Amino acid sequence: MIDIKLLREYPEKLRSAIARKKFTVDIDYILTLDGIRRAKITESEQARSAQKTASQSMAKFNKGSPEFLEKQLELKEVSVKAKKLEAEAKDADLKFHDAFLEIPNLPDPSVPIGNSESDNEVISSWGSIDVFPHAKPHYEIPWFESRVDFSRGVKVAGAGFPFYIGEMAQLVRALVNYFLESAYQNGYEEILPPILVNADSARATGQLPDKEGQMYFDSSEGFYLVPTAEVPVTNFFRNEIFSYKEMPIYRCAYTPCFRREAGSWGADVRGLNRLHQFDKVELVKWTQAETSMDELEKLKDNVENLLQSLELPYRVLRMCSGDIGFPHAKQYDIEVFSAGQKRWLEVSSCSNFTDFQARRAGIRYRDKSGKIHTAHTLNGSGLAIPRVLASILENNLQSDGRVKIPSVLQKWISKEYIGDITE
RNA sequence: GGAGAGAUGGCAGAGUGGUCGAUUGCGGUGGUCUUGAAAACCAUUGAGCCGAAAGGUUCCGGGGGUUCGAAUCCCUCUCUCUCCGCCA
Repeated sequence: MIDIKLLREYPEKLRSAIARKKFTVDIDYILTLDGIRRAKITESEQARSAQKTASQSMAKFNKGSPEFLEKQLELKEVSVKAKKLEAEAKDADLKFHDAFLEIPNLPDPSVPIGNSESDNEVISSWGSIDVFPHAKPHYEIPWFESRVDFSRGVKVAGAGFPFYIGEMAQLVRALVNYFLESAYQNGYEEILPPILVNADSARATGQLPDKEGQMYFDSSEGFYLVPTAEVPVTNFFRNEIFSYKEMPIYRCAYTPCFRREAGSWGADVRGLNRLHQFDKVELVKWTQAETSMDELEKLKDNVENLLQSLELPYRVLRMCSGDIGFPHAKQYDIEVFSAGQKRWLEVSSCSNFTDFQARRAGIRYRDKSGKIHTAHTLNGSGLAIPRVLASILENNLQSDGRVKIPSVLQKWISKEYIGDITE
Protein backbone atom coordinates (compact mmCIF):
# COMPACT_ATOMS: atom_id res chain seq x y z
CA MET A 1 0.00 0.00 0.00
CA ILE A 2 1.43 3.33 -1.04
CA ASP A 3 1.25 6.62 0.83
CA ILE A 4 -2.15 8.13 0.07
CA LYS A 5 -0.53 11.55 -0.26
CA LEU A 6 1.15 10.38 -3.45
CA LEU A 7 -2.22 9.63 -4.97
CA ARG A 8 -3.75 12.94 -3.96
CA GLU A 9 -0.83 15.28 -4.50
CA TYR A 10 1.24 13.66 -7.24
CA PRO A 11 -1.07 11.57 -9.41
CA GLU A 12 1.06 12.21 -12.52
CA LYS A 13 4.19 10.99 -10.81
CA LEU A 14 2.29 7.93 -9.68
CA ARG A 15 0.94 7.26 -13.16
CA SER A 16 4.37 7.29 -14.75
CA ALA A 17 5.85 5.12 -11.99
CA ILE A 18 3.15 2.51 -12.48
CA ALA A 19 3.69 2.59 -16.22
CA ARG A 20 7.40 1.94 -15.71
CA LYS A 21 6.46 -1.10 -13.69
CA LYS A 22 4.19 -2.35 -16.47
CA PHE A 23 1.12 -2.40 -14.30
CA THR A 24 -2.23 -0.99 -15.33
CA VAL A 25 -4.15 0.98 -12.75
CA ASP A 26 -6.91 3.52 -13.33
CA ILE A 27 -5.69 6.40 -11.19
CA ASP A 28 -8.55 8.73 -12.14
CA TYR A 29 -11.07 6.17 -11.01
CA ILE A 30 -9.31 5.72 -7.68
CA LEU A 31 -9.13 9.49 -7.20
CA THR A 32 -12.86 9.69 -7.83
CA LEU A 33 -13.48 6.96 -5.27
CA ASP A 34 -11.30 8.86 -2.82
CA GLY A 35 -13.37 12.00 -3.34
CA ILE A 36 -16.62 10.12 -2.77
CA ARG A 37 -15.20 8.47 0.29
CA ARG A 38 -14.09 11.73 1.86
CA ALA A 39 -17.40 13.43 1.21
CA LYS A 40 -19.34 10.48 2.63
CA ILE A 41 -17.19 10.31 5.74
CA THR A 42 -17.59 14.02 6.43
CA GLU A 43 -21.34 13.81 5.93
CA SER A 44 -21.68 10.75 8.12
CA GLU A 45 -19.56 12.19 10.91
CA GLN A 46 -21.57 15.38 10.98
CA ALA A 47 -24.78 13.40 11.33
CA ARG A 48 -23.25 11.27 14.03
CA SER A 49 -22.05 14.31 15.92
CA ALA A 50 -25.51 15.86 15.87
CA GLN A 51 -27.03 12.61 17.04
CA LYS A 52 -24.60 12.28 19.92
CA THR A 53 -25.24 15.79 21.17
CA ALA A 54 -29.02 15.33 21.02
CA SER A 55 -28.83 11.92 22.57
CA GLN A 56 -26.87 13.19 25.53
CA SER A 57 -29.63 15.59 26.45
CA MET A 58 -31.89 12.57 26.97
CA ALA A 59 -30.08 11.81 30.18
CA LYS A 60 -31.62 14.88 31.79
CA PHE A 61 -35.22 13.68 31.45
CA ASN A 62 -36.97 11.13 33.57
CA LYS A 63 -37.59 7.99 31.67
CA GLY A 64 -41.22 7.81 30.57
CA SER A 65 -41.90 11.53 31.10
CA PRO A 66 -43.76 13.29 28.27
CA GLU A 67 -40.63 15.28 27.34
CA PHE A 68 -38.64 12.11 27.24
CA LEU A 69 -41.08 10.29 25.00
CA GLU A 70 -41.35 13.22 22.64
CA LYS A 71 -37.62 13.60 22.35
CA GLN A 72 -37.17 9.87 21.93
CA LEU A 73 -39.49 9.84 18.93
CA GLU A 74 -37.59 12.72 17.39
CA LEU A 75 -34.23 11.09 17.94
CA LYS A 76 -35.33 7.86 16.36
CA GLU A 77 -35.37 9.63 13.02
CA VAL A 78 -31.98 11.21 13.60
CA SER A 79 -30.59 7.83 14.50
CA VAL A 80 -31.94 6.13 11.39
CA LYS A 81 -30.49 8.84 9.19
CA ALA A 82 -27.09 8.67 10.87
CA LYS A 83 -26.99 4.89 10.47
CA LYS A 84 -27.83 5.15 6.80
CA LEU A 85 -25.08 7.69 6.19
CA GLU A 86 -22.65 5.62 8.19
CA ALA A 87 -23.34 2.57 6.05
CA GLU A 88 -22.82 4.62 2.91
CA ALA A 89 -19.54 5.98 4.20
CA LYS A 90 -18.37 2.50 5.12
CA ASP A 91 -19.26 1.23 1.68
CA ALA A 92 -17.46 4.11 -0.05
CA ASP A 93 -14.42 3.54 2.15
CA LEU A 94 -14.34 -0.16 1.30
CA LYS A 95 -14.67 0.49 -2.42
CA PHE A 96 -11.83 2.98 -2.32
CA HIS A 97 -9.66 0.72 -0.22
CA ASP A 98 -10.07 -2.25 -2.53
CA ALA A 99 -9.06 -0.15 -5.53
CA PHE A 100 -6.25 1.54 -3.65
CA LEU A 101 -4.74 -1.82 -2.73
CA GLU A 102 -4.28 -2.54 -6.45
CA ILE A 103 -1.63 0.18 -6.73
CA PRO A 104 1.84 -1.37 -6.80
CA ASN A 105 4.82 0.05 -4.96
CA LEU A 106 6.79 2.66 -6.89
CA PRO A 107 10.15 1.71 -8.34
CA ASP A 108 13.13 3.50 -6.81
CA PRO A 109 14.79 6.07 -9.12
CA SER A 110 17.89 3.86 -9.27
CA VAL A 111 15.91 1.02 -10.85
CA PRO A 112 16.64 0.75 -14.58
CA ILE A 113 13.64 1.25 -16.81
CA GLY A 114 12.76 -1.81 -18.80
CA ASN A 115 10.00 -4.07 -19.99
CA SER A 116 11.08 -7.56 -19.14
CA GLU A 117 13.69 -9.98 -17.93
CA SER A 118 15.96 -9.09 -20.84
CA ASP A 119 16.31 -5.51 -19.58
CA ASN A 120 17.75 -6.49 -16.22
CA GLU A 121 21.29 -5.21 -15.74
CA VAL A 122 24.14 -7.48 -14.77
CA ILE A 123 26.00 -5.26 -12.34
CA SER A 124 28.67 -7.64 -11.16
CA SER A 125 29.88 -11.17 -11.37
CA TRP A 126 32.30 -13.33 -9.45
CA GLY A 127 34.17 -16.55 -10.18
CA SER A 128 35.02 -18.42 -13.31
CA ILE A 129 32.41 -19.92 -15.58
CA ASP A 130 34.84 -21.91 -17.72
CA VAL A 131 33.19 -25.23 -18.41
CA PHE A 132 35.24 -28.32 -17.85
CA PRO A 133 34.97 -31.32 -20.18
CA HIS A 134 33.30 -33.77 -17.78
CA ALA A 135 30.62 -31.29 -16.69
CA LYS A 136 27.06 -32.57 -16.68
CA PRO A 137 23.69 -31.54 -15.27
CA HIS A 138 23.30 -32.71 -11.69
CA TYR A 139 20.37 -34.95 -12.60
CA GLU A 140 22.62 -36.89 -14.95
CA ILE A 141 25.22 -37.70 -12.34
CA PRO A 142 24.97 -41.51 -12.04
CA TRP A 143 24.38 -41.67 -8.30
CA PHE A 144 22.06 -38.64 -8.14
CA GLU A 145 18.74 -40.49 -8.51
CA SER A 146 19.54 -42.82 -5.66
CA ARG A 147 20.38 -39.92 -3.33
CA VAL A 148 17.58 -37.53 -4.32
CA ASP A 149 14.64 -39.84 -4.87
CA PHE A 150 11.98 -38.19 -7.00
CA SER A 151 10.02 -41.31 -7.88
CA ARG A 152 9.43 -42.33 -4.30
CA GLY A 153 8.58 -38.69 -3.65
CA VAL A 154 5.86 -39.02 -6.27
CA LYS A 155 4.58 -42.18 -4.63
CA VAL A 156 4.46 -40.65 -1.17
CA ALA A 157 3.48 -37.04 -1.92
CA GLY A 158 3.59 -35.95 -5.56
CA ALA A 159 5.83 -34.49 -8.23
CA GLY A 160 8.28 -31.94 -6.89
CA PHE A 161 8.55 -33.47 -3.42
CA PRO A 162 11.79 -35.46 -3.45
CA PHE A 163 13.38 -37.47 -0.67
CA TYR A 164 16.98 -36.50 0.10
CA ILE A 165 18.92 -39.53 1.24
CA GLY A 166 22.14 -40.09 3.16
CA GLU A 167 24.90 -37.72 2.14
CA MET A 168 22.49 -35.48 0.26
CA ALA A 169 20.28 -35.09 3.32
CA GLN A 170 23.39 -34.32 5.34
CA LEU A 171 24.45 -31.77 2.77
CA VAL A 172 21.08 -30.00 2.93
CA ARG A 173 21.38 -29.89 6.70
CA ALA A 174 24.95 -28.59 6.44
CA LEU A 175 23.85 -25.78 4.15
CA VAL A 176 20.99 -24.79 6.45
CA ASN A 177 23.38 -24.72 9.39
CA TYR A 178 26.03 -22.82 7.51
CA PHE A 179 23.61 -20.18 6.26
CA LEU A 180 22.06 -19.67 9.69
CA GLU A 181 25.43 -19.41 11.35
CA SER A 182 26.69 -16.91 8.78
CA ALA A 183 23.57 -14.84 9.27
CA TYR A 184 24.16 -14.91 13.01
CA GLN A 185 27.72 -13.70 12.48
CA ASN A 186 26.31 -10.82 10.45
CA GLY A 187 23.97 -9.78 13.26
CA TYR A 188 20.74 -11.51 12.30
CA GLU A 189 18.83 -13.07 15.18
CA GLU A 190 17.55 -16.53 14.39
CA ILE A 191 13.89 -17.34 14.69
CA LEU A 192 11.97 -20.50 13.94
CA PRO A 193 8.53 -19.41 12.75
CA PRO A 194 5.23 -21.17 12.09
CA ILE A 195 5.09 -22.47 8.54
CA LEU A 196 1.32 -22.16 8.32
CA VAL A 197 -0.03 -18.62 8.31
CA ASN A 198 -3.48 -17.04 8.30
CA ALA A 199 -4.93 -14.87 5.55
CA ASP A 200 -4.20 -11.60 7.38
CA SER A 201 -0.50 -12.40 7.32
CA ALA A 202 -0.48 -13.38 3.67
CA ARG A 203 -2.29 -10.17 2.83
CA ALA A 204 0.10 -7.97 4.79
CA THR A 205 3.21 -9.11 2.94
CA GLY A 206 1.39 -8.96 -0.38
CA GLN A 207 0.96 -12.65 -1.25
CA LEU A 208 -2.77 -12.07 -1.13
CA PRO A 209 -4.57 -11.34 -3.28
CA ASP A 210 -1.88 -11.32 -6.00
CA LYS A 211 -0.49 -14.81 -5.57
CA GLU A 212 -3.37 -16.69 -4.07
CA GLY A 213 -3.09 -19.55 -6.55
CA GLN A 214 0.59 -20.05 -5.80
CA MET A 215 0.10 -21.02 -2.17
CA TYR A 216 -1.10 -24.30 -0.77
CA PHE A 217 -4.25 -23.70 1.24
CA ASP A 218 -5.83 -25.67 4.04
CA SER A 219 -9.51 -24.86 3.69
CA SER A 220 -10.54 -26.64 6.88
CA GLU A 221 -8.64 -24.17 9.04
CA GLY A 222 -7.96 -21.32 6.61
CA PHE A 223 -4.19 -21.72 6.75
CA TYR A 224 -1.72 -21.08 3.96
CA LEU A 225 1.54 -23.01 3.76
CA VAL A 226 4.31 -20.44 3.63
CA PRO A 227 5.86 -19.86 0.19
CA THR A 228 8.80 -18.22 1.99
CA ALA A 229 9.78 -17.43 5.59
CA GLU A 230 9.32 -13.79 4.66
CA VAL A 231 5.61 -14.13 5.41
CA PRO A 232 5.66 -15.29 9.04
CA VAL A 233 8.86 -13.40 9.88
CA THR A 234 7.77 -10.01 8.49
CA ASN A 235 4.39 -10.43 10.14
CA PHE A 236 6.05 -10.96 13.52
CA PHE A 237 5.75 -7.22 14.16
CA ARG A 238 2.41 -6.70 12.45
CA ASN A 239 0.45 -3.82 14.03
CA GLU A 240 3.31 -2.89 16.32
CA ILE A 241 5.17 0.34 16.88
CA PHE A 242 8.78 0.28 17.92
CA SER A 243 11.27 2.90 18.93
CA TYR A 244 13.88 4.13 16.48
CA LYS A 245 16.42 2.97 19.08
CA GLU A 246 15.54 -0.65 18.39
CA MET A 247 16.21 -0.29 14.67
CA PRO A 248 17.43 -1.61 12.41
CA ILE A 249 16.22 -5.08 13.35
CA TYR A 250 17.83 -8.07 11.64
CA ARG A 251 16.28 -11.52 11.74
CA CYS A 252 16.89 -14.77 9.91
CA ALA A 253 14.85 -17.92 9.65
CA TYR A 254 15.06 -21.33 8.14
CA THR A 255 11.83 -22.85 6.85
CA PRO A 256 10.71 -25.26 4.22
CA CYS A 257 8.91 -23.31 1.49
CA PHE A 258 5.87 -24.52 -0.39
CA ARG A 259 4.90 -23.36 -3.84
CA ARG A 260 2.25 -24.73 -6.13
CA GLU A 261 4.08 -23.34 -9.18
CA ALA A 262 0.81 -23.42 -11.04
CA GLY A 263 1.37 -22.70 -14.69
CA SER A 264 5.16 -22.81 -14.58
CA TRP A 265 5.56 -26.55 -14.70
CA GLY A 266 7.27 -27.17 -18.01
CA ALA A 267 10.78 -26.83 -19.27
CA ASP A 268 13.77 -26.21 -16.99
CA VAL A 269 12.23 -28.06 -14.10
CA ARG A 270 14.35 -31.16 -14.08
CA GLY A 271 16.14 -32.26 -10.96
CA LEU A 272 16.45 -29.63 -8.26
CA ASN A 273 15.70 -26.63 -10.43
CA ARG A 274 12.10 -26.17 -9.37
CA LEU A 275 10.33 -27.98 -6.55
CA HIS A 276 7.03 -27.73 -4.70
CA GLN A 277 8.81 -27.98 -1.37
CA PHE A 278 12.29 -26.65 -0.76
CA ASP A 279 14.43 -25.39 2.09
CA LYS A 280 15.54 -21.82 2.42
CA VAL A 281 17.13 -19.45 4.90
CA GLU A 282 15.62 -16.00 4.70
CA LEU A 283 17.09 -12.71 5.92
CA VAL A 284 14.66 -9.99 7.00
CA LYS A 285 15.24 -6.39 8.07
CA TRP A 286 13.11 -3.63 9.55
CA THR A 287 14.69 -0.21 9.15
CA GLN A 288 14.01 3.49 9.34
CA ALA A 289 13.07 5.14 6.07
CA GLU A 290 16.37 6.96 5.60
CA THR A 291 18.59 3.91 5.80
CA SER A 292 16.73 1.24 3.89
CA MET A 293 18.60 1.64 0.61
CA ASP A 294 21.96 1.34 2.38
CA GLU A 295 20.63 -1.68 4.22
CA LEU A 296 19.69 -3.27 0.91
CA GLU A 297 23.30 -2.97 -0.26
CA LYS A 298 24.52 -4.57 2.96
CA LEU A 299 21.97 -7.35 2.59
CA LYS A 300 23.16 -8.04 -0.94
CA ASP A 301 26.78 -8.07 0.25
CA ASN A 302 25.91 -10.61 2.94
CA VAL A 303 24.39 -12.89 0.33
CA GLU A 304 27.30 -12.45 -2.08
CA ASN A 305 29.72 -13.42 0.65
CA LEU A 306 27.90 -16.71 1.12
CA LEU A 307 28.41 -17.65 -2.50
CA GLN A 308 32.04 -16.55 -2.44
CA SER A 309 32.73 -18.64 0.61
CA LEU A 310 31.14 -21.61 -1.14
CA GLU A 311 33.33 -20.81 -4.15
CA LEU A 312 30.39 -20.77 -6.52
CA PRO A 313 30.46 -18.43 -9.52
CA TYR A 314 27.56 -15.99 -9.57
CA ARG A 315 26.30 -12.74 -10.99
CA VAL A 316 24.18 -9.96 -9.58
CA LEU A 317 21.29 -8.49 -11.53
CA ARG A 318 19.73 -5.16 -10.90
CA MET A 319 16.15 -5.89 -11.82
CA CYS A 320 14.45 -3.53 -14.23
CA SER A 321 11.22 -1.68 -13.51
CA GLY A 322 9.17 -4.10 -15.57
CA ASP A 323 10.51 -7.18 -13.81
CA ILE A 324 10.45 -6.24 -10.14
CA GLY A 325 7.43 -7.48 -8.26
CA PHE A 326 4.25 -5.73 -7.15
CA PRO A 327 5.41 -4.73 -3.64
CA HIS A 328 9.07 -4.08 -4.52
CA ALA A 329 10.78 -0.70 -4.77
CA LYS A 330 14.14 -2.18 -5.69
CA GLN A 331 15.35 -5.68 -6.21
CA TYR A 332 18.59 -7.55 -6.89
CA ASP A 333 18.57 -11.11 -8.09
CA ILE A 334 21.60 -13.25 -7.50
CA GLU A 335 22.15 -16.13 -9.86
CA VAL A 336 24.60 -18.93 -9.47
CA PHE A 337 26.22 -20.55 -12.47
CA SER A 338 25.54 -24.19 -12.96
CA ALA A 339 28.38 -25.65 -14.98
CA GLY A 340 26.54 -28.77 -16.13
CA GLN A 341 23.35 -27.14 -17.32
CA LYS A 342 25.34 -24.10 -18.44
CA ARG A 343 22.61 -21.93 -16.95
CA TRP A 344 22.26 -19.23 -14.35
CA LEU A 345 20.01 -20.31 -11.50
CA GLU A 346 18.35 -17.74 -9.26
CA VAL A 347 19.31 -18.50 -5.67
CA SER A 348 18.46 -15.22 -4.02
CA SER A 349 16.33 -12.18 -4.46
CA CYS A 350 17.21 -9.19 -2.26
CA SER A 351 14.50 -6.60 -2.05
CA ASN A 352 13.61 -3.32 -0.48
CA PHE A 353 9.86 -2.94 -0.08
CA THR A 354 10.26 0.52 1.41
CA ASP A 355 7.09 1.33 3.35
CA PHE A 356 4.78 -0.69 1.11
CA GLN A 357 4.51 -3.92 3.10
CA ALA A 358 4.86 -2.14 6.43
CA ARG A 359 1.93 0.14 5.70
CA ARG A 360 -0.28 -2.85 4.95
CA ALA A 361 1.08 -4.61 8.00
CA GLY A 362 0.89 -1.62 10.34
CA ILE A 363 4.57 -1.79 11.25
CA ARG A 364 5.71 1.62 12.47
CA TYR A 365 8.33 3.34 14.58
CA ARG A 366 8.66 6.45 16.67
CA ASP A 367 11.51 8.81 15.84
CA LYS A 368 13.51 10.91 18.34
CA SER A 369 10.76 13.51 18.56
CA GLY A 370 8.07 10.89 19.11
CA LYS A 371 6.59 11.20 15.64
CA ILE A 372 5.31 7.99 14.12
CA HIS A 373 6.56 6.76 10.74
CA THR A 374 5.95 3.69 8.67
CA ALA A 375 8.93 1.34 8.85
CA HIS A 376 10.74 -0.03 5.82
CA THR A 377 11.00 -3.77 5.33
CA LEU A 378 13.60 -5.71 3.37
CA ASN A 379 14.35 -9.31 2.75
CA GLY A 380 16.65 -11.57 0.85
CA SER A 381 17.19 -15.27 0.49
CA GLY A 382 20.33 -16.36 2.14
CA LEU A 383 20.02 -18.81 0.39
CA ALA A 384 17.58 -21.13 -1.39
CA ILE A 385 19.03 -24.58 -0.89
CA PRO A 386 18.15 -26.83 -3.88
CA ARG A 387 19.69 -24.64 -6.55
CA VAL A 388 22.78 -24.06 -4.46
CA LEU A 389 22.92 -27.81 -4.12
CA ALA A 390 22.57 -28.24 -7.88
CA SER A 391 25.35 -25.76 -8.42
CA ILE A 392 27.65 -27.46 -5.91
CA LEU A 393 27.03 -30.81 -7.60
CA GLU A 394 27.71 -29.45 -11.05
CA ASN A 395 30.60 -27.08 -10.37
CA ASN A 396 32.40 -29.39 -7.98
CA LEU A 397 31.96 -32.56 -10.00
CA GLN A 398 35.26 -34.42 -10.24
CA SER A 399 36.31 -36.43 -13.25
CA ASP A 400 35.82 -39.63 -11.22
CA GLY A 401 32.17 -38.80 -10.56
CA ARG A 402 32.52 -37.67 -6.97
CA VAL A 403 31.64 -34.18 -5.75
CA LYS A 404 33.94 -32.02 -3.69
CA ILE A 405 32.33 -30.49 -0.61
CA PRO A 406 33.08 -26.78 -0.05
CA SER A 407 35.45 -26.45 2.88
CA VAL A 408 33.16 -24.13 4.85
CA LEU A 409 30.59 -26.93 5.09
CA GLN A 410 32.97 -29.48 6.52
CA LYS A 411 32.18 -28.33 10.03
CA TRP A 412 28.80 -30.10 9.56
CA ILE A 413 29.58 -32.76 6.98
CA SER A 414 33.02 -34.04 7.69
CA LYS A 415 33.80 -35.35 4.25
CA GLU A 416 35.86 -33.93 1.50
CA TYR A 417 33.96 -35.74 -1.23
CA ILE A 418 30.53 -37.31 -1.59
CA GLY A 419 29.03 -39.61 -4.21
CA ASP A 420 29.11 -43.36 -4.50
CA ILE A 421 31.07 -43.97 -7.67
CA THR A 422 30.48 -47.69 -7.61
CA GLU A 423 26.89 -47.12 -8.68
C1' G B 1 -13.08 -33.60 22.26
C1' G B 2 -16.25 -32.43 27.18
C1' A B 3 -17.30 -28.74 31.40
C1' G B 4 -16.50 -23.96 33.34
C1' A B 5 -14.22 -18.91 33.44
C1' G B 6 -12.41 -14.94 30.78
C1' A B 7 -10.58 -11.23 26.61
C1' U B 8 -10.35 -3.31 28.54
C1' G B 9 -4.55 1.44 26.73
C1' G B 10 3.17 -0.84 26.76
C1' C B 11 1.91 -4.01 31.33
C1' A B 12 -1.28 -4.79 35.69
C1' G B 13 -6.21 -3.83 36.70
C1' A B 14 -11.29 -0.80 37.74
C1' G B 15 -15.60 0.07 35.19
C1' U B 16 -22.26 -3.96 34.16
C1' G B 17 -27.10 1.20 29.67
C1' G B 18 -26.33 8.08 29.66
C1' U B 19 -20.08 13.64 28.89
C1' C B 20 -16.07 6.70 29.47
C1' G B 21 -11.22 7.03 25.11
C1' A B 22 -12.20 5.07 29.64
C1' U B 23 -10.46 5.48 37.55
C1' U B 24 -5.89 3.85 39.48
C1' G B 25 -0.98 1.59 39.83
C1' C B 26 3.49 0.30 37.21
C1' G B 27 6.31 1.50 33.09
C1' G B 28 7.85 5.52 29.38
C1' U B 29 9.09 10.79 28.45
C1' G B 30 10.24 15.84 30.27
C1' G B 31 11.40 18.72 34.61
C1' U B 32 12.75 20.06 39.99
C1' C B 33 16.34 18.47 43.52
C1' U B 34 21.67 16.24 43.20
C1' U B 35 28.84 16.69 41.82
C1' G B 36 26.40 12.41 39.24
C1' A B 37 22.80 8.70 40.06
C1' A B 38 18.90 6.70 43.00
C1' A B 39 14.78 8.16 45.85
C1' A B 40 11.12 11.85 46.24
C1' C B 41 8.07 15.45 43.99
C1' C B 42 5.68 17.98 39.56
C1' A B 43 4.06 17.54 34.61
C1' U B 44 3.14 14.58 30.51
C1' U B 45 2.12 9.86 28.06
C1' G B 46 -2.85 5.08 22.96
C1' A B 47 -3.92 4.64 17.77
C1' G B 48 -6.77 5.14 12.98
C1' C B 49 -9.71 8.27 9.87
C1' C B 50 -11.94 13.31 8.05
C1' G B 51 -10.21 18.37 8.28
C1' A B 52 -5.66 23.93 6.11
C1' A B 53 -6.78 24.55 11.15
C1' A B 54 -10.06 24.75 15.06
C1' G B 55 -12.16 20.65 15.77
C1' G B 56 -14.89 16.17 14.65
C1' U B 57 -15.29 10.92 14.45
C1' U B 58 -14.03 5.66 15.22
C1' C B 59 -11.66 1.90 18.18
C1' C B 60 -12.59 -1.62 25.28
C1' G B 61 -10.63 -9.61 21.06
C1' G B 62 -13.38 -9.95 15.55
C1' G B 63 -18.26 -9.64 13.18
C1' G B 64 -23.54 -8.77 13.69
C1' G B 65 -27.88 -7.09 16.63
C1' U B 66 -31.09 -4.39 20.48
C1' U B 67 -31.52 0.98 22.05
C1' C B 68 -32.58 7.94 21.38
C1' G B 69 -27.82 6.24 23.63
C1' A B 70 -23.44 0.18 24.37
C1' A B 71 -16.84 -1.08 27.16
C1' U B 72 -21.53 -2.31 29.66
C1' C B 73 -27.48 -6.12 27.13
C1' C B 74 -28.23 -10.19 23.08
C1' C B 75 -26.24 -13.49 19.02
C1' U B 76 -21.95 -15.44 16.69
C1' C B 77 -16.81 -16.39 15.69
C1' U B 78 -11.76 -16.47 17.40
C1' C B 79 -8.36 -16.80 21.20
C1' U B 80 -6.68 -17.50 26.46
C1' C B 81 -7.00 -19.86 31.31
C1' U B 82 -8.74 -23.99 34.82
C1' C B 83 -10.49 -29.10 35.26
C1' C B 84 -11.39 -33.87 32.61
C1' G B 85 -10.22 -37.02 28.35
C1' C B 86 -6.67 -38.07 24.44
C1' C B 87 -1.71 -37.47 22.72
C1' A B 88 4.13 -36.10 20.14
